[in-house]
Amino acid sequence: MEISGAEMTGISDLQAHRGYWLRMVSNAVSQSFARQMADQGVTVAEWVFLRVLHDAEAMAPSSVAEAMAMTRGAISKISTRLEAKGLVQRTGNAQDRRGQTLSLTAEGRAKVPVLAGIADRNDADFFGVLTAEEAAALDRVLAALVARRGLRDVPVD
Amino acid sequence: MEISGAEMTGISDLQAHRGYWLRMVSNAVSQSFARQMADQGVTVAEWVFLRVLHDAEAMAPSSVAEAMAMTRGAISKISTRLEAKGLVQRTGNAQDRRGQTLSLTAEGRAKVPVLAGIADRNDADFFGVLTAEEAAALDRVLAALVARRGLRDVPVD
DNA sequence: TGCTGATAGTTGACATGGAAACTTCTTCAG
DNA sequence: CTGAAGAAGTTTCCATGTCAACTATCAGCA
Repeated sequence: MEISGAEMTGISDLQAHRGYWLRMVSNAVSQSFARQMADQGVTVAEWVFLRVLHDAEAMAPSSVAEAMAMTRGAISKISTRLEAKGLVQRTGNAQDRRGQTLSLTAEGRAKVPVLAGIADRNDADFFGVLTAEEAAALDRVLAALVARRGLRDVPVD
Repeated sequence: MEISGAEMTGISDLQAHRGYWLRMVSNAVSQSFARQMADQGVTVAEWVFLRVLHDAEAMAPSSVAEAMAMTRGAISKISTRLEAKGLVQRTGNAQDRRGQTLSLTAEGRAKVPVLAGIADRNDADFFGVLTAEEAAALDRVLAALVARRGLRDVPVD
């Protein structure tokens, strides 16, 4: 039986947890991606926002908040930034004047495939070091965790 | 061959990436942990800070920064918070008066095993839904990614 | 028809970390 | 011994998100 520091002191190392390694890997993918998005002038949250809008023609801010698992306040601020960048349009709603409608501008719509391509490449590159079996095993275990723990949302933070 | 939205539009879904699922799972573990640390009055960064100091009797802030993969500025701020909470002591250095020495107070030292226990339980609980094979497969693939991608640090961000 | 309570968005106060400028000290070449 | 380079920490400014208060609007019922 292995006697580690943890065994002797009763205090486990940070690296003793799966969560530690999971976060190390997850952070690496995310940061690599964030850097590439930054090169394109958007944050990861903004990319997700654009991607969500792209599927929907038009959407209420609150629906976007729901879809992105972020607060309405955050969505409001992201909308402002993306509108300033000319990628998103805010339109008032005639029926309910409290509401707004968000949609992509032509420029925003044109940008989505570019960003999506970067996302695809980033993922393929990063996980390209895995064998087919390893990749399949990873998918299987992640899916099991998502299912059994009932995970739903991915707040971008 | 499967025809998905991605096939037809050329734009992949967000969920098409392994990084997406990885982050979903990683965020879930981390947030669950962060909530429990918050109940104990510390942030995750503060916990890591305490855990790092616990191994070292005394440490320079810059070494902590190195160990935590954070900037010196961030460490400076965390030190201030932990000192205010009475968990960490700052001591001037006689030889080099620019430098400081950080160490745990008795209270800080007493708190580490408590927090470590919570960390252990959080990890065990979260991944407890996996079979032994699944857990082993996850460990194996994560280790492969860390090794082949040469990952080193886990900035707490 | 008017209140009363929900709803949609926005805003302001906080929290937290990175980047880079700034302050003190130390070191070392000359 | 001195002045310049560099090192250790701190601080300031910025980015970005949450939370909770606030504004405007709507909906339903007396």
